[in-house]
Amino acid sequence: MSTIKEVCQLAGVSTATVSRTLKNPDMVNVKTRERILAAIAKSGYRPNVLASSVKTGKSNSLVVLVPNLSNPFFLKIIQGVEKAAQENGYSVLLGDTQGEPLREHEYAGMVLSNRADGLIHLDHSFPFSDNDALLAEKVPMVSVCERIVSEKQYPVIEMDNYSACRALAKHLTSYGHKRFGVIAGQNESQIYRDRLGGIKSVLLEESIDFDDSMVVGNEYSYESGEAGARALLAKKVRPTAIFCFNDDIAIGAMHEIKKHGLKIPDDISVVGFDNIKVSAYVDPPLTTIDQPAYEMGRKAVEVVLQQIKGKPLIRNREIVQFSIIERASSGAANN
Amino acid sequence: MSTIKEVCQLAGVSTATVSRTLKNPDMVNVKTRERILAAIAKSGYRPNVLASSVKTGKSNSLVVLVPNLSNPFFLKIIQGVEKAAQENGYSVLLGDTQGEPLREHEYAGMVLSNRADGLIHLDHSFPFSDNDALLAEKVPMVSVCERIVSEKQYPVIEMDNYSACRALAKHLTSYGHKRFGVIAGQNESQIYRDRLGGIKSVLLEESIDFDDSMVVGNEYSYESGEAGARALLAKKVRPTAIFCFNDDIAIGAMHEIKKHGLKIPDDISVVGFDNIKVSAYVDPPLTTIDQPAYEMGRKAVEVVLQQIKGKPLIRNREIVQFSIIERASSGAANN
DNA sequence: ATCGCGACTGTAATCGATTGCAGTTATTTA
DNA sequence: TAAATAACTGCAATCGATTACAGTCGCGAT
Repeated sequence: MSTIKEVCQLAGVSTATVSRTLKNPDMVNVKTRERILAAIAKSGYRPNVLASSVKTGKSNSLVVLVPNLSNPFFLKIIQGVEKAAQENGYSVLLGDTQGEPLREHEYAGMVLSNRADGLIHLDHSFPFSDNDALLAEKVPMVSVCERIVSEKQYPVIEMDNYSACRALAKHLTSYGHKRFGVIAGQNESQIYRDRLGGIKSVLLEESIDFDDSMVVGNEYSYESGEAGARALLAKKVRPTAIFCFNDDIAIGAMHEIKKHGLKIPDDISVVGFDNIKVSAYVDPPLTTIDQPAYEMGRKAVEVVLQQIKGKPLIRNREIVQFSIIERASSGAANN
Repeated sequence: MSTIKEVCQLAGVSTATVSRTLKNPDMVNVKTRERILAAIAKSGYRPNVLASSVKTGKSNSLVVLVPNLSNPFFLKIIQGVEKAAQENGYSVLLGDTQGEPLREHEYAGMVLSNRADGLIHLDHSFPFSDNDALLAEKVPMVSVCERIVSEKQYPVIEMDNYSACRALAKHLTSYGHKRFGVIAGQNESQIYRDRLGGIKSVLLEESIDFDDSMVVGNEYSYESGEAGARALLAKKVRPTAIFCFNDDIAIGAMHEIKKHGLKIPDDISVVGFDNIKVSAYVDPPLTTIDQPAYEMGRKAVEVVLQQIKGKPLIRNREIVQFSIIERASSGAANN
């Protein structure tokens, strides 16, 4: 691996001039510049970015903390992050945390040890260890989907889950549904509260009975969808419509429901969340809420970069647009 | 951000001693060490990993080049990579290349500019630019799934696609199928040749007619699966069984087939590849070949690390075990 | 008392860049 | 023609670590 010195030798100039032809080309004479570029080409020189990072104090990378890499929705966000980062000359360090605090601490620590300049968190936990909490104060950080629980208010990119759920609920009540079930993901989260709140507000308005015994599930997974559906089907009064808090859950639930010999949507309507690609290909295709995941990833990068560059944030909360995607998994109630 | 110097001040020692308590604790006296650790805690000092990387010449990160982050199979590989990397103190830089040479060059270049120590490539293209080809010679690099096409033989982690396809083909012929269709992914690749070769070898043995007009498709996607199925269904003699070169294709194909009012597997059997999670949840559940993706990711890390550490490779080609997962999408032929 | 050795610790060079400041020409202005 | 300015370029300090080498100290062996 050749260094800047070798280029100097070849071109007969100082390191300063070589460095400048790369960073501030117009500071150096055209002829010298050409000679240097030739030397660079001949030697196959590649600047050591780490060395330059030490000097400049910027690593030009971002860490992304993902609770679960298997979730296609997160994946889509990451794609957005990756693209936007790349466009801005940043690279992305991937941290699969599995929701484990220890792994979060470890990855979040990368920002403290100069390995990364900023942090994008796809979860609501405060990712730093208590030890690092003080240092974390000035770390550029954004969360996507849910606000991070901490003293300091970090910015967040999120959807209006309350309204989205109201839209979904109205969609279902307009089909005459009166008995609802919910298969949630992680409870104890803002999303959980917002979504459930949205649903309940509509049911209240329409004087439809609903109580928390009809809320099951605790994980965003196929398995949780299966188990949740099983639990709901075992109730004395079966729901005719089930809200699933993401598409994976919905797919798991549909699988289980069909296993019980029930028809979707004739016997039970199922709706999901996220609009992951496969949701259009399952049978029946899933009615769901589209979250612009890719866009959310891009926005997240924008926001961290703004913090990194020390620009004041325009707003601390970026709300993205949802839209309801009506497909065949929801239909008229069979009361 | 406090540096090593501040710790020196606090503890009243030299930078050397601080550095040593962190890297070679037993080189320093217990009492001094404690004093230093206290100082570190008090100052909230975090070593600047970039600075240390400059000195040691190791960045302790690996780049992973993915042609398509949406593919759940690649995702699973990446999860394996990420876990294994983390266990070995490495971090992973994510590069979504979209199969574009330019982006590949850019990401592969990270190894040349010291941002990463090694490269894991989930594709068969030679990821460096022609310019960098010479430098690439000594880059630690592994590919997963397919051997990289280049002068130098880089190691590869792969499955025996030929045998896997033979197993699948035998499974289908044992059900009495005689008319086959194939929806391939990227053609012009070793996987394509191996898989098609495996299929043809069985059909030849069993004297079953088959010609390349029954091979369609050119991309690993749902859409390609739909289009492929449509093309195959339009043939004068329809196949009774369709090989899809991954599960996404298979899911797209099943969707299209059902849209034509045909029953799976009664009218047509469909088999896929990879055994991604959702393949068990589609209707009907998909018969497929399980590739141990997570394990492949882990192995890939093992192999690059071996190269990075300069250890000779035991073998240049790591073959992982496949297994055939029989589900309801394949059944007796309806000739 | 001297020597040798082990156990620590410090000095200073070094990794590969970047950059403020100063020096050298060449060119323009008075 | 002298002075001022512009346009380059180089010197050397610096970023924040790591580490070879040397120095100090205490203690047992001779």
